[in-house]
Amino acid sequence: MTITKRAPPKARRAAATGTAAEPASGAAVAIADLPTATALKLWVVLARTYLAVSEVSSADIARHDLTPAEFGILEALYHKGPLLLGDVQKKVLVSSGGITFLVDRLAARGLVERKACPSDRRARYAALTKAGSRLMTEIFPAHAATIREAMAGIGRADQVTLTNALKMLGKAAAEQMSQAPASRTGPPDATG
Amino acid sequence: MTITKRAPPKARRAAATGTAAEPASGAAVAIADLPTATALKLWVVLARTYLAVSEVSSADIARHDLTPAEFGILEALYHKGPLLLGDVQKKVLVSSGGITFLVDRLAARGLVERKACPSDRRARYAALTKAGSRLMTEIFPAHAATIREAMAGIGRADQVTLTNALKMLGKAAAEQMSQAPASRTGPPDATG
DNA sequence: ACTTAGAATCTCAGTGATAAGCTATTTACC
DNA sequence: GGTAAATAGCTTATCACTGAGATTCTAAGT
Repeated sequence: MTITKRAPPKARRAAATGTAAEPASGAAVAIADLPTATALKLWVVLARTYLAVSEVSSADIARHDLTPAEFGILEALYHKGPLLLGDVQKKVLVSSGGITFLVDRLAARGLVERKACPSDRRARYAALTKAGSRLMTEIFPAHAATIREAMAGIGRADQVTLTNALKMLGKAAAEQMSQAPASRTGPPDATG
Repeated sequence: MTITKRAPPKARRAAATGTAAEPASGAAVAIADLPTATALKLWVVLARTYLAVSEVSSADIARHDLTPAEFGILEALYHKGPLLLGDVQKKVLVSSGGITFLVDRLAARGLVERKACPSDRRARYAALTKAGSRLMTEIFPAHAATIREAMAGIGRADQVTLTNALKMLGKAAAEQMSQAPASRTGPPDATG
């Protein structure tokens, strides 16, 4: 018995991040100040929205027996042409071992091939095979359309506004991450 | 060698979803129409932003040796009081097996305990122990403050606007998901 | 040339999580 | 009241992916 009920054989990923503030029976604890409550609410909605869209995307991808990570690789190669494995890694955000594993699997299916790098014999290119290229030409437009439909909840102008707001948000979050890279047992600034 | 270089022992989650449209050397393919390109861009930024905030949140949670899912459970119980395992599952969005596993682990650490349900002997409540409650009282305010900081990229009014826009987006995506629950090999509506 | 530091990729054991099947219990229908 | 379907939670097999170390190579210093 599961809660995520996707159809096709492969599909994955979900994020657990709840944050609510409404009191209930038993022990109920409310958020102290308004700015914090607003931010927490935004975080919950951001996570839920991401999850919802991600589900649509994953389900579409899974119809072709691909994982999101695999599709990410194919997509990068489709749009950028042959890429060093390290560059693919940066684009798709998986570990170094993951790239090896994923490219292996795609190669076994004949969608991708490794190519030597003439200037550096350590490095390898990943490139779409003819079959891989054909596959992407076939399925990418439909996938893009699916995403467009998933985003159809708001108009195009609002989508642009939203994109910019999200960018600012992401930038701030990334900065906070680099400011406090590790340990620091004491919290940044307690709420109450 | 990894690309995600978080500090504390535990942390996870990442989503692979790249979508770019800029041409490059070799084979370059661009997105056909503007609405689709806008939607794809929004999707990429949404994913990246979610990931950035999620990283901040996870890093903060990991400082206390908790996974995001574990923290989600503690948080739900902290705010709502004792909850049936099934209800916790809905809140934290993991599989039924996952809830069993996670509650087991939290119980082993003495933060959570199972309690019998008087009206239904199949069901079990999960509830914070005294230690679990104390822990949350101790760390939740700081965590909330961390999230508030991560969201500080935009003002409170904009945060509310953003929340509403995201809600509409999520609703549309969820609808599309329930409309096309499974198979359907033919895409919804090709791009060209 | 020889050594050393640094890079790019690969190997492999380990991990968190899912999905499907199982048991115990409850509810609905005869 | 007794049987069948549904529900709550647990068990187990499996899987995609991570992370640290090994391997192969380049570049810089001597």
